Amino acid sequence: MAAQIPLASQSFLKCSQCSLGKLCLPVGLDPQDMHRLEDIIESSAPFRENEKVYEAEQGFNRIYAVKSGMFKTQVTDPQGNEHIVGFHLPGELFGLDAIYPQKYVSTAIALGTSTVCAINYRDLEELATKLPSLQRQLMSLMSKEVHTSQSLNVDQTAEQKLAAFILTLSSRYKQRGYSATRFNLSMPRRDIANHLNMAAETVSRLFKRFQSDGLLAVQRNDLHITDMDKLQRLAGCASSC
Amino acid sequence: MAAQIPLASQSFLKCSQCSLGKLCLPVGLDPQDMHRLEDIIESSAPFRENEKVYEAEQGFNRIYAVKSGMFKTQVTDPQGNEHIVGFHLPGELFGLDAIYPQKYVSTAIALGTSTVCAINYRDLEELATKLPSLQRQLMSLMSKEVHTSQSLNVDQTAEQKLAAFILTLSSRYKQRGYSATRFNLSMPRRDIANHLNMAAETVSRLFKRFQSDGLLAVQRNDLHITDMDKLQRLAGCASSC
DNA sequence: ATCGACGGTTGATGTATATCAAGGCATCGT
DNA sequence: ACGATGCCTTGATATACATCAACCGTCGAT
Repeated sequence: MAAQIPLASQSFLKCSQCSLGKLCLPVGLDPQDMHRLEDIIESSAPFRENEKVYEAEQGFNRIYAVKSGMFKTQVTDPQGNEHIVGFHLPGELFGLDAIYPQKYVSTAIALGTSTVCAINYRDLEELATKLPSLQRQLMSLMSKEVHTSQSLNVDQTAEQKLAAFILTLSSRYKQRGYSATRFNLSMPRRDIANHLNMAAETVSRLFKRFQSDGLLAVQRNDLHITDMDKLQRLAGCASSC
Repeated sequence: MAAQIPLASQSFLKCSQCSLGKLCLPVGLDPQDMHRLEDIIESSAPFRENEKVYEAEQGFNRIYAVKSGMFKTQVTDPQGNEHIVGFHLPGELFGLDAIYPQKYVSTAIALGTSTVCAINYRDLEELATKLPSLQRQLMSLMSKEVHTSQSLNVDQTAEQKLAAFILTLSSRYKQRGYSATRFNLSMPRRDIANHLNMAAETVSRLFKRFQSDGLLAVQRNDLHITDMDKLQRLAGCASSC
């Protein structure tokens, strides 16, 4: 039975066997320490498309690491507008913004079938005091998060923002061993637009322009970067080079 | 001699005597632990207006806590455009975004005469493994940083962004024991505009509009909020309520 | 196979805000 | 005291992008 559900069995992989170890929380841990980390990690069953991992306002207890697939985190302002604050690829953490307020401030939603590792934050904190390299990596990942959130704010045209967005996806996929020039946009245009503060129509028009300029080829969700240099120059390299 | 330079003498205050203890790094530390923290903190001489604390690309070694005055941190994109990522009030940390890349990614500049506490990050890391409450507070402050950077990205009109900006300043001043309704804009219009991704002229016009709408009174840098409720409604309360 | 729904595309129009340009007011150094 | 410099303000114009509206293709359900 289990053999018929690859995602489920994959979700029970331990850190020591997980290919994401080089990017995720266990960076810098020796095998023994890694086992101690494994002990506090819960592997989840797969989330289906649009399923929520947690919702804003819920009490905070766990942070999450993406194991497979992709998640988005979004906040809702008092007028009811939703804003997507980030997309999360395998090996990336989410839920960190809940540490300070001790409740989730965003809602995390699966884009397509996806799995996570859930980590009780109390336990993690406690373990981190015992394992300096775990503490270091945790701080490092938080710092990275600060930086990426900040660089989204820079003044750019819609063109530059979209180019930069594609390039960050590209480099993140590359880090994970996937192609930097061809990958899947797991999120709808509307989500890309929302995340970058533009209209979905603008995203559509820009994709068209990028295609006719020979920068990339897009079909539905399949994206192919055909001129990386030009794309980087267009983006002003804001977040990738 | 030293008695003639109040700022200099002020800058040698220890955490245990500092009024910012309730907001800053020592939150949650007992007196004894606080002394251990004090031991790794260097108090700086005052920075004068426009003096730099560190510059982007420099090797990372210390994080900073504002003791008095205000600092801005700004990044420069490859085209040479500067973008102000944040303003830092007493009790707030800056330089945290340098932990991951191990080099400063922003440049920190004093707005008017200001002082800091400088903390060697290696030492802080080491101390944090020994003092769980210090580690907790450090993570908490990082998490807060993530959250505030994220909430800047939400979709808003120039009007809403400026209103929200004023309100965050207001609430941060209030937390520090100053008036929530009357305070000094330590930064020029140009800097506010840059931070919020708008033109300085727009800031000027909006201030005028806010004044004629009876929301506030601004003269040069002296800002007076005259209708807090209305201002909050206008802001959509995005970052303050 | 047909329908409906949804995501994406394309075109026409409107508008918020940037940009350009000029003038007014403080502040600072000589 | 004086001019010079920088900061802010105010007005006129331009434009990037949102919005509105219609249409198309794909996919799942009946």
